[in-house]
Amino acid sequence: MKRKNCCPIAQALGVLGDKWSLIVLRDVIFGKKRHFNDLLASPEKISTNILANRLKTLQEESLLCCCVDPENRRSKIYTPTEKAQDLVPVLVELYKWGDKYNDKVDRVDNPSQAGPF
Amino acid sequence: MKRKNCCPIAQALGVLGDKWSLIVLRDVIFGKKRHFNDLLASPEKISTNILANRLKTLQEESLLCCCVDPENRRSKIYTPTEKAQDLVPVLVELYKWGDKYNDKVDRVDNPSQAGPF
DNA sequence: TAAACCACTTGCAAAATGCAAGCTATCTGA
DNA sequence: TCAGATAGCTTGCATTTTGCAAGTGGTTTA
Repeated sequence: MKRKNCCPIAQALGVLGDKWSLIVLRDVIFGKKRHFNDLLASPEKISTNILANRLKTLQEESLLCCCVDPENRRSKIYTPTEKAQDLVPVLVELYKWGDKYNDKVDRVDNPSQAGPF
Repeated sequence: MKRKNCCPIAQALGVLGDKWSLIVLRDVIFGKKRHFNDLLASPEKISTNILANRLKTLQEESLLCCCVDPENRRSKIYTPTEKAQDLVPVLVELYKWGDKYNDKVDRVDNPSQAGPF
């Protein structure tokens, strides 16, 4: 949902306000994931059609760029743009809030199993 | 989409990762809006059924509390909890990002018309 | 006491998401 | 060289979420 000519929060949410965009960006920015299958393997279990669609819209929004892997031409490399890197503070604040308020029983019970994502 | 036992960002997005929750919270937290009709009047034009549903889920998530207006018994007052107030940094970072990157032609052309929301 | 008001609810259409299967181009190993 | 694996999708279809318009029930105002 594009929201033009309105408050910056609503504009940001017009791009990011769905279930998957910020998950994909988290993996690309913090998880350093670069390939379709890496992103597909995240614990949140995005499905292939949604991931393909999100990679497309994130490129259209200049948040990701895509090139063919020169060492393996069947593989594509997705990298975050500066515009995406500038979302780090948003992701950090979301992380802090999520960490403070959401139940993390498994992580407390068995911290050794708990990766950040 | 509830996401348990996963990364804090995904947990936060399980509650907030939709088109409307953060808009409603923005209005309650920054806009000091307290009534159904106030929230309905925001420029993003949420519809009544979605707003009613979001107010319900935000209460279930302990982000809003609701009481009957003692001065007008047909009116309800929605107020943000501390958990919601702790989203201020998230909203601020979203605001900064949205302000930096999204087109704001009308606001530049005619700043006098531009309220924050 | 009729009209307006407030906070919804309902019905239905459209869009987004989720799942499984399939498809094309590339690469790898025998 | 060629069968099978791999990477990145696309397609079809079911389910869920969102969007719009109209209606409802209790409360208040004129």
